[in-house]
This record gives sequence, C-alpha cells and structure tokens, in this order.
Amino acid sequence: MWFVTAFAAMATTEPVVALIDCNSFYASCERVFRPDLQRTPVVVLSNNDGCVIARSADAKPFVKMGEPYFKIKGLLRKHGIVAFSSNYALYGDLSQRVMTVIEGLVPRVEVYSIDEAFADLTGLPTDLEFLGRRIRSQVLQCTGIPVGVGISTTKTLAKLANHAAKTWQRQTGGVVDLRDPVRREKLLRVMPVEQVWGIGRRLTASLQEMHITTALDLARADARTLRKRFSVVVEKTARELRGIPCLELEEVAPPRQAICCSRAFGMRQTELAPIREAVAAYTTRAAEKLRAQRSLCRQLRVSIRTGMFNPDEAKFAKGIVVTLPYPSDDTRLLIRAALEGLEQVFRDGYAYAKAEILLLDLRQRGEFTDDLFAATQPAAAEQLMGIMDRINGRWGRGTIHPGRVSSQPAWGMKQELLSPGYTTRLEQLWRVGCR
DNA sequence: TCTGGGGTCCTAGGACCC
DNA sequence: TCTGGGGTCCTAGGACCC
Repeated sequence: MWFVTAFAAMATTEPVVALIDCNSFYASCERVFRPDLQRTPVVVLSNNDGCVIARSADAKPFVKMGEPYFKIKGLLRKHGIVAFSSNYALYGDLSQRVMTVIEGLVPRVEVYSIDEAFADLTGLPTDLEFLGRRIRSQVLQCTGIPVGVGISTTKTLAKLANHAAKTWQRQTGGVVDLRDPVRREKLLRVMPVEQVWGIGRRLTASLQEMHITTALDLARADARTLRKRFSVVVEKTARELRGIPCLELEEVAPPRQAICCSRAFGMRQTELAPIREAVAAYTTRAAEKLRAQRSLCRQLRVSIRTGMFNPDEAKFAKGIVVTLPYPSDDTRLLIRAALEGLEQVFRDGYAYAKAEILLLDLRQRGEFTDDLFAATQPAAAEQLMGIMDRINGRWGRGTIHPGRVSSQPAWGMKQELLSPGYTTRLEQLWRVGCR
C-alpha cells in the first residue's frame, strides 16, 4: 500500500512555477518613505518628466499610461494626484531588497525584471497558497512593497494567475493558484487574448482576424498553424497556456548581447559641443555596464535625433557604427570612437533632442581568438578601469569621471519632482521625529 | 515649450560556398 | 538540350516585454 501512495505522489509531481510581481512598483517605492501619501494617488514620470510610466492603483482611473505630463498637469492638480520624477537609484535598491526576501523563502528564483521574479515551487511539500501569502506578507513587512503572487504549471500561466490576483485583489488576497484545470479554464475563458504574456498589439489584431479573442481560444488553436502563420514564439505561448512548459527558469542571467545608453536631453541642443559632452557621458555609463558584466565590445553605434513629435520641428536622425581597433572596455577608447562617429553624423541647423550609444559585438574575455597578431587591450587600461569602478562603487557613481563629462551639464535631464535617495545617499537619509 | 530607456528573439532575404 | 540544391552567415526589420 505504501508503494502505491508513494508512486501516486511521484506521478503528481508536476512542475510548479510562481510569478511574484510588485504592485505599481515605482509608485509603491515613492510611497515607502512617504506614509502621508498612502491614500493619495501617485504617478511616476519618465526621464525628463516626459510622460507617465507608473501609476498607483488609485491613480489608474484618472491617468492613462504614457500620457505626456505637460498635458495632464491640470488634471493631476484637480484630483490631488502627486507626481514624481523617476528615481532609479531608489527603485533599484528597493528591488534588490525585495528579491533578497524572496530568495530567502524559495529555493530557485529567476529575477525577471526590476519588479518581477519567477520562482520554481516544484515538489515543495507545503501548501502553496499559504506559501504565496507568506511571501506577500514577508516582502511587505521587510520592504514596504506590496506584491501579488500567481502560481501555475508554466510561466505563461503563472503570469496570467498573477494578473488575476491583481485584478481581483480583494477576493483573492493577492494570491492565485491556477493549477486546478477547471479553475484554469474558467479564467482563460474570460481573459482577453491581449492580456497573455507575449501577445502584443499587432498579434492581437491578427489573432482576432482568426477569431481568436480569448486566452482559451489561443490555448485551443492548432499549434502548427500558429507556428506557420506567426512564429515559434506564439506556438510556445499557446502550448504554455495548455500547461505544457516551454520556457525554463533562468536563474543566472546570460551576459547581454548589446548594451545601450540612450537619453533625451533636458532641453533641445543645437551646438556640437554640449552633444559631445552628452555622448561622452552616455558612453561612460555604457562602458560601466559593459565592465560590470565583464564583457568587451568591438563595435559601437552612436546616433542622434531631433524631436519626433512636434510637427513644427525639422526632423533628422542619423547613426553610425564605429569599429574599434581591438575588443575593449576602456572608457577612454570608447569615448574617442563615439566622438569620431558623432562628428560624422552631426549636421548643423537642427535642434537635437536625444543621443544614443549602443555597444555591439560583445564578447566575454578570452572568447575571441580570431587573429594571433591582432592588438589586444593593454593591461594598464584594465587596471585603470578597475580602479575607477572601485572608487565609483564605493563613493557613488560619477565620483571620478573622464574630463569630457561635465558634472553640471547644460543637456542634463529635467527632474523637477525627484524624491530623495532615501536608501542610497547618506545626506538624503530619511529623517524621523525631531523637528 | 513639452511625448522613456532599456532589452530580447525571430524571420526573411541576400550573399556566398560547395 | 540542359543551368541544382542545400547549407551557413549576416543584416535589417518587426514584434514584444518591462
């Protein structure tokens, strides 16, 4: 008899995956150190205070995602909605804390984005809904960030379960276990296909032509047809909706294949000089990211563009790829290449809004063996970069920087509503009590 | 006046090789 | 008379995600 039960237990060890997702993450971060805003709707703006990129739940009925700030200033005032510039130092730090708490509660975690993590719960002997609630309460207690938990047998279904947990927060308590097939079908039936992870605007339109309008329709569609008509990605999505895992948990993120630093200027720039400064600064940042993942790059693309929305502005955009003499992570060499490229693409007579640096053809150290006699990066450069990174790591980004990069730039971002670096800057620590 | 900043993966098509 | 077919690599562009 024990054999039979043991066998039955083994046979039911199906894969289980959870998606833990922070609610309105950026807005929640802003509230952590502003308890007075707990009941006040909050929105967070993009760089340069351009448009809305995050909204607290109580701001959602009033403000659309992506809405330009200048258009909705009056509306925000009318409804008493508080706006913040984005404070990535704060969000990044709180994100790390959230992930640390989750990693302490479950064995295998994939940090999927700044505010989401997948967890493998396969074979855990506990009540999973209980575990979900535990994760929620623990993260909230340790960080002040509310999260939702979706549980199912595939990543795509866990995403959907999480979505349901958010949509019906009151009824579900923020945790939905979607392993039961009956429950799963019930949810898939009411879930519009555009809510499915991996199905964007274009695919939704094409799927609707084929009368696939709900998640259930997609799950039941013929996989081969989907592959032929669209791609393997859509095919996998459909299989995952059926409960067949096609996407693995990726605990260690592979090194990036491209690194980008792209930012709009605080105000339009017509002269070459300030744009040179901005390009040097962006390149410095990109090179830091490059070294952080211990890669070298062989190519760099620099591009600039004017504003793209205002019909009265003359439009211009151009980029160029520059190849380095050898694979490198030396900020100085990269800046030199980027400025060379900039000279070639810059045209007088335009009001530039944005520059972008893209590091391409990345490889890990020791990966390239193409030419025995090809030059390689001097050891002195590696040492210097290492020292720079250590100083900036210890004393804060930008403590030491190339002379070309200005610390009070004319092109800098507009951040008029920036909250303090509560957790990342000593002089901006949260003050409690004592007036 | 004013509209984000990162990334990934896939496919199609051309060049080229044998 | 007759002019293949399979494979690889690269690039551009599209679609998606957060």
